[in-house]
Amino acid sequence: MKKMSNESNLQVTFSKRRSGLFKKASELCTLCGADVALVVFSPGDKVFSFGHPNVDAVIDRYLARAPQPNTGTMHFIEAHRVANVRDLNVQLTQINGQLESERKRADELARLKRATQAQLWWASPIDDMSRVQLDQYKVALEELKKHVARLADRAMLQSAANPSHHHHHFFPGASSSSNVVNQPHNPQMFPPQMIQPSMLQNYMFPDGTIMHPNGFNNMGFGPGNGGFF
Amino acid sequence: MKKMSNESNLQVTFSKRRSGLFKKASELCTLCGADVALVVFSPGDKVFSFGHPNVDAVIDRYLARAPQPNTGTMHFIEAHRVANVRDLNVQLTQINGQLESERKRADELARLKRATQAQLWWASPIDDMSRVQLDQYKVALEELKKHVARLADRAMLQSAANPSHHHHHFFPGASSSSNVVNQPHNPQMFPPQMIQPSMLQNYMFPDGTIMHPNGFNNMGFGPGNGGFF
DNA sequence: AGGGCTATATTTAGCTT
DNA sequence: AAAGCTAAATATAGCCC
Repeated sequence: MKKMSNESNLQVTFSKRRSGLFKKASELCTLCGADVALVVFSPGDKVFSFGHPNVDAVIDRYLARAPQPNTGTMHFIEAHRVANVRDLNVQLTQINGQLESERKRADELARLKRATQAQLWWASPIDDMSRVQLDQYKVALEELKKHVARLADRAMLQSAANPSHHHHHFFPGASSSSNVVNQPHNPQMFPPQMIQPSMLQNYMFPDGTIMHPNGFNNMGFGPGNGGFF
Repeated sequence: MKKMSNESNLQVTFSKRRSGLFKKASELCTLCGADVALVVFSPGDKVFSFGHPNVDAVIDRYLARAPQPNTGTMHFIEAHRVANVRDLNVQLTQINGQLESERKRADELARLKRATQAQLWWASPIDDMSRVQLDQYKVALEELKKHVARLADRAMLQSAANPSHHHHHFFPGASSSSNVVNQPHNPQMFPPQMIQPSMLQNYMFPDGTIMHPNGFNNMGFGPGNGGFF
């Protein structure tokens, strides 16, 4: 298996496989309760990430644990074919030389990240988590809109034909239900808190991954990077 | 899709799916030249990681962009999208509330009809009609709910595949990539001379590129300590 | 805990629109 | 790019070892 030659094919394949990969990752989470962080940089340098409970939490955990030794069960009985062991040994030697600096760097990173995040908490509008949900909802709701429109039209025709019928308004003023219980607690333009588990309980994705009862901050899914190209 | 009930089955599934996930990740790397970092914590808190060129480099790159708030770079498109989502959110809320009240009304009507049918025979037709209407409406709305669930499920993929919807990060990432890495953490456990071809030949990924069982090449793969659970 | 096996289910490369 | 389609490749749940 080698890098694809055709550029446009590669692009499509990347997109499809990336989707598949993220899906598999999320399935592993929901099916097995595993915590996962997945970060992908496209050849074009766009970022995509997924995390359960969220990317940063897992990364932190990973970084914190990094210095740990792989005690015992080193199941290196895991691989398919090996080109040459000499290479591996050479690289292993190199790594051994880098271990110390890697460790320091990891610690430093974790510390720095914590500091940075604390500093910018207010500015970080959307967590990876709510991103996905909102995107998904956007798509779903756009479809919903169409359906509602169709139903509304149909209902109008029926009403016209049967004046005695009650009219049910699809979009009444503010028919808040007890289901909706959330108030933005910060003035952001894209408040993740709009979508609450209670609102969605009937919309839980089949694989249950997205709508975590605990909230919307459980998972990140999507490119972290801006820029359109 | 829910968390597996059977514990031992879950364990097996976790193991198999984890393998599959790592394989997919590696394939994405070699096939498309993408950079990937994948960290998985088993339910039993064991770490498994994979990275190309290495976990830390990718994490580094991710972290460099992640903290980036929407500094003035709030693109028009993003704003539009945000508005749209918010709007859709409102609609969903309304529809949800509407369904709820419609249900109540339908139930109430049914009850009322039953109670008064005998005495108010002349009113029956009207009640009947509106009740039918309401039932239809109720059914329609429940269909909508299912539809949303389906769409949302499908949307998960789309969301992952639609990077242009995510614009969090604005800082270009500076990253170095040596082809070395991860699982850095125990030089002593696995001295170079410990690695033998016989240990590896059956477990290397088909593409052979990514998976370096000793975890020091470009990938770490294996429990942080002990068994899987 | 893995490996092997199999019937089934999912994924995906390549096309077409 | 995006969506749908299909044949063919892969993944995987459930068993048994």
